[in-house]
Amino acid sequence: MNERRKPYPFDRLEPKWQTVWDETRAFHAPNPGEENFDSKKPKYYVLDMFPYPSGAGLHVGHPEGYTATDIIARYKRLKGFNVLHPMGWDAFGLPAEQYAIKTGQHPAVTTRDNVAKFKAQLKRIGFSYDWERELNTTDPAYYKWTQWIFLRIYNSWFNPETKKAEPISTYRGEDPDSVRLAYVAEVPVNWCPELGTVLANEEVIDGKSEVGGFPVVRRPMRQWMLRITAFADRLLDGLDALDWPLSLKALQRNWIGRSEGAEIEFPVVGSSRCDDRTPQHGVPTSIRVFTTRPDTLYGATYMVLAPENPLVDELATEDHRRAVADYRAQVAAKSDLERTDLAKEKTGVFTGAFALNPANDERIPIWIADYVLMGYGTGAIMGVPAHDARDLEFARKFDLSVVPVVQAPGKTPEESVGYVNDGIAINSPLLNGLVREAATAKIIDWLEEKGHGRRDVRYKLRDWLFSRQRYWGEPFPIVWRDGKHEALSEMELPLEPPPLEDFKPTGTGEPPLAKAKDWIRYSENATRETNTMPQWAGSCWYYLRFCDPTNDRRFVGEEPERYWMGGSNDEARMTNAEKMTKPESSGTSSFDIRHSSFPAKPGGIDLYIGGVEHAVLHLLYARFWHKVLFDLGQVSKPEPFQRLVNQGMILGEDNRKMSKRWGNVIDPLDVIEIYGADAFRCYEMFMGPLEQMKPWSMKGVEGVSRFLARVWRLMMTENQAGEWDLSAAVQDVEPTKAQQKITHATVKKVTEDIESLSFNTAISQMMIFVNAFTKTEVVPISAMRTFLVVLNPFAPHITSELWERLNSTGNITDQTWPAYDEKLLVEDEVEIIVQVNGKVRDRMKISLDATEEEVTVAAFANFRVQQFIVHKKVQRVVFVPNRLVNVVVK
RNA sequence: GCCGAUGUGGCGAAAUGGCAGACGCAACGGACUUAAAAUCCGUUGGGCUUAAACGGCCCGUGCCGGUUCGAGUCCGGCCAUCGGCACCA
Repeated sequence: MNERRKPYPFDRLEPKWQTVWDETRAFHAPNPGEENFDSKKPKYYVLDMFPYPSGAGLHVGHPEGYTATDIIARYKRLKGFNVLHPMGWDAFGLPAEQYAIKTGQHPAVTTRDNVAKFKAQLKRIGFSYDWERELNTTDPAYYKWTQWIFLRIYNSWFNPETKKAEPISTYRGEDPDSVRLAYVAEVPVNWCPELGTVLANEEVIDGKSEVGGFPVVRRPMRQWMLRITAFADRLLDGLDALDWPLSLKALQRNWIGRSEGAEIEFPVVGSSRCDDRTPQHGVPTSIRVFTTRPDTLYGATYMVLAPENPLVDELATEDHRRAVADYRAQVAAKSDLERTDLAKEKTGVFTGAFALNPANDERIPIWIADYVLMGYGTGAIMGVPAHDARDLEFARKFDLSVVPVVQAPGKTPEESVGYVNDGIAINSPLLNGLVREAATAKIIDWLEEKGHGRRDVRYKLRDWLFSRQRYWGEPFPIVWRDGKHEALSEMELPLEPPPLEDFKPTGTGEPPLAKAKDWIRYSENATRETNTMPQWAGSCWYYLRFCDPTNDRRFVGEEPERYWMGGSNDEARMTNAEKMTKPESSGTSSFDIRHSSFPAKPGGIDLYIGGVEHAVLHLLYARFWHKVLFDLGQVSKPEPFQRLVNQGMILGEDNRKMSKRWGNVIDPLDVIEIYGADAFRCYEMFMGPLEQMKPWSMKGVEGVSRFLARVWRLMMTENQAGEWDLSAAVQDVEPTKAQQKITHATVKKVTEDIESLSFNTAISQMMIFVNAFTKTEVVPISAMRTFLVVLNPFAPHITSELWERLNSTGNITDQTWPAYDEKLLVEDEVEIIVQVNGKVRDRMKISLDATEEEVTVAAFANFRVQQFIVHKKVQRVVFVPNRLVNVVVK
């Protein structure tokens, strides 16, 4: 025994029950058609964001969401659901590779050790995962299917007519490679010369490498891209029907960044399109720009191209060539940070060339400036200084003309310079007098008619840079022959990486896999792709694999997918009357899908809990893959995650973010050693609302631990020998009316609070329950049994043990969640609040459902009321049945 | 700058428009004990009134206004903190 006396023997009973659960496969969820599958039960899929198993192990922040989902999973099982509650490992990625470079230990070895450590920690907390479904993204049996899905994406294109992904075979154009959803492009990447490698955006912080702090520059390289932008609108629209936090939807919408406007063509002076001068060789005919304000076209007094825009070479005139080249070199040397620093002054140079404003045929100068980005729109803008803050700053600095074309309400045209909101068009012959909306519509019609432009939509979202120059990731199932890429056949999957000894970056930007000369050589005239996939790949579909983790013929079996992800094809036929239960489908199916959530929802997973840090990357990428698979008929729902909740971060006791740096990291196992897993779980939930950020407090754990000890002593007493026996106070008697009331009130409150994920208040209510019973001499066993079941999802070990000690039948995990009877909650008499002018002056006991008249009479007879209304005129009496009466006097 | 979230005791927090601070922590007092720990019981937002107690009164949910018989809660405007995006045309 520890120096410290345990308040109750959790150190013995917790491992005992964990073993029992393992041995009896208590939380194994059979699939449809498997042994013990009960098709009459509804399904519930509750998922955690699976962790990256780092060397440091879990800290107390990780299990917060895991505890919440575990409570839900255990609750839903008691409620009679088939619950899918799995766990796995997102184990490809940088840290393991970095560690390998440092120590020479193979990433597979570190991964195995780290997984073992994480799993031991999770098991000690007593989570009810179905460990038979455990998966690992680095397992060839898993990434075989990651590669398989990649091939599906590679072999698909986005048909703009149907707005769907379709097999590439339906594409009728010349060059299928130009439309594939996975394609190769030369794109600027984050190249870190010091590390000799390319970095992902998230590995670059303030223009420097996260590892080592070395400078990072932009450099074009051949990369694999996924055409996520084709799905921008569907990713945007799909958000509406999801039960996600509004703030999270806002983050995704913001990230996708849809802007409506027009693409407008400006003819270049001196080109063949423009007859005011003799055509010059090499000068482009026109420059296209994107604008959200086509209504301000008459105010476009200059143009700006991004310095990197390839048109610049041809546009720059002889006498400006030098200045342009200097400026471009200057910009290229800048880091991303310097370039996007808002505080800095606008810079730019004139190219010497001119364009014509298509609206009024004015000659306007063409500049280059780094405030225009190559990566957005067309890499060129029309400068409308009068109605855009950035353009105005630029125009003032370089003395360009400013023409107001929108009049602000109540202002003169001159005063309207700098006004960026809606107003009335002026100085715009075609548009004068129109409000913004009408002006926009009219100018676009005019542009389309004249062939100068068209309506257009642009997105901030870029295609997904999908290749990494890394060792520890999924190899691409692609070979190169005569400079062209082609897919491996599915028969050749999984494609395993070569067993490299040296994972170090090559220094040239070539991936480490290039070092495996034998592996690369695919055939006489074909070589393997040497890039690997990013860490996000494995997490894009792991929730599907959990439905059917050992299937070796498909990435997920059709039937398990339809069952756990909830089916969709007959969704449309469902009526409200059918609500929770789905009708028998075609008959080929061995199960009914009974829904836990309202059936017409697009998402398959009933509840997904994880950190907000995945708001835009993982959650967007996974939705994208899911939509491709949905279009290709591989999955049954258009969205993966119906209800999503972000748990808040847990801070250290010092209110700072937990980190090694502050020395405030808390290991769950240290807490469990002292207070036990049940106390740990309950404290995690008692701290405050799940979504909120909140600091850890060991004193708080102690308080919750005291609560559990009181639960224990409510039913157990310690004998002379120091052993715990069933307390004599626990008797098979009818609970009193008051006891019955608090029992039912507790069941009601806990049920409702679990449904709304308000675990902290559920625990408060259970504390109130225990406090009430601590004072009684006879403890009715029936009330205790009921209580143990509602406490079970929170504190599964102690409740299992007490259930057994009370000589109850069966295991507590097989019980049915208790119902509550509203009738038992109401009393014959209610307390009514008596107010005068909205201030509480007294309370009165009065019979339930007393009429307004009865209550009013009683109120006026009340001594305290009389004190306050004497010499005053009663104006009205407000009556709320069973609640309050308010006498308003003057 | 834009978008979003949050502001309630000494602390973590509760509160369908109807008793602000449930529950827990900390603190203080008491019981038990030779003593301590543990446990149990009680007090605990601020001010005023009172010899004290009881009782009573006033104020109090970031700030200012509004709606309402009644506002922590609804509406408008500010301020502060945190998070995301950021020259996105």
